[in-house]
Amino acid sequence: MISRQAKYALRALIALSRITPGSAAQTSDIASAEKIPKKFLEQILLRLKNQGMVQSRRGNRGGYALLKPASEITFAQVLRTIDGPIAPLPCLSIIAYARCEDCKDEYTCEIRKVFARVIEPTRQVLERTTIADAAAGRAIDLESLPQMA
Amino acid sequence: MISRQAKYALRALIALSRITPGSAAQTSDIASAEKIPKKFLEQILLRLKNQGMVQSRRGNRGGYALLKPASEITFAQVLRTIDGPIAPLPCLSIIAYARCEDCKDEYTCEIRKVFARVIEPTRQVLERTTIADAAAGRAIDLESLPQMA
DNA sequence: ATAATCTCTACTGGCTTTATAGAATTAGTC
DNA sequence: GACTAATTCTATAAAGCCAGTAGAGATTAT
Repeated sequence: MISRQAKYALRALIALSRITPGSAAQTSDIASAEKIPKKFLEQILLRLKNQGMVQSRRGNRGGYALLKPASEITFAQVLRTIDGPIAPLPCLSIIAYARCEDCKDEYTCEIRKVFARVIEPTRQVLERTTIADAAAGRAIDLESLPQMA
Repeated sequence: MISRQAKYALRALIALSRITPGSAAQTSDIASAEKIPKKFLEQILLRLKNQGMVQSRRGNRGGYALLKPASEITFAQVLRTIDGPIAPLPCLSIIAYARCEDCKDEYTCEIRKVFARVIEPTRQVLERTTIADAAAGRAIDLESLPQMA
């Protein structure tokens, strides 16, 4: 399960991608439109700002806007910023690799092999899908799912 | 990330699948062989027993053994027993479906669509891979990964 | 009986999640 | 310059989860 924060972050970014370029959206507007607790959203936007995804303008009529184009912000980036590693095991993580202390040999670990197969298609989707895709309703890509009837 | 408990459970089941049929393995043997805290493993085996995956014999020379064939215990079953839902969002869970209160329309939710694509291949792997596969080193199935060079 | 083992409940310490509160800072407006 | 509206930043708190520990009780073999 992804955290509520991560879901809020994605929704906020999608909302920001829809405002007219050059303008800014205020925390309270996003919060009420997306039903996110305002002060909680503040913290989330702050984290996204520290990661360089959004910019803010302070003071009266301030607000937030995307710093990078929505087509360059991937789901994977957002999830890693908010929730940390995407991988199901530390020994499969890109951003927080750690050896399992109790694992005899990483390269023959059967559990690792199974989860390596699990994480691979997950990464493909999350690293290729951007905020712009989601905002435009381009999230579904049936051609990439040939195994489903 | 899967929990440590889930990883321990998978390792314990793989260990149990390797003992001679009819016999039983003791908690302490599995614990020392797999480097799992014994009392912690006890709880895990108890949960697996309550789910009908293993059986136990109490008293002197007691121990645990698989109740179902290893080829009928899937990774998905183990993960759901120990960690709960596999799905990244409540609205995509099979065993614990819940509507997102803050979601306007589930069928047009773009975030849901993205994660629906994520979870689908994950389920395929986890529901098709069994303890027997892992124990036999059959975890890797290159034919199913045509997209990798 | 005794020793070994599982069973069951409870508990703890630390961490994470989901917020809430409030003071400080900044920027626009009158 | 004063006022107001907004973000920024730090602190805090309640709740729950995770990993592990503890110990009494039940059961079985010898």
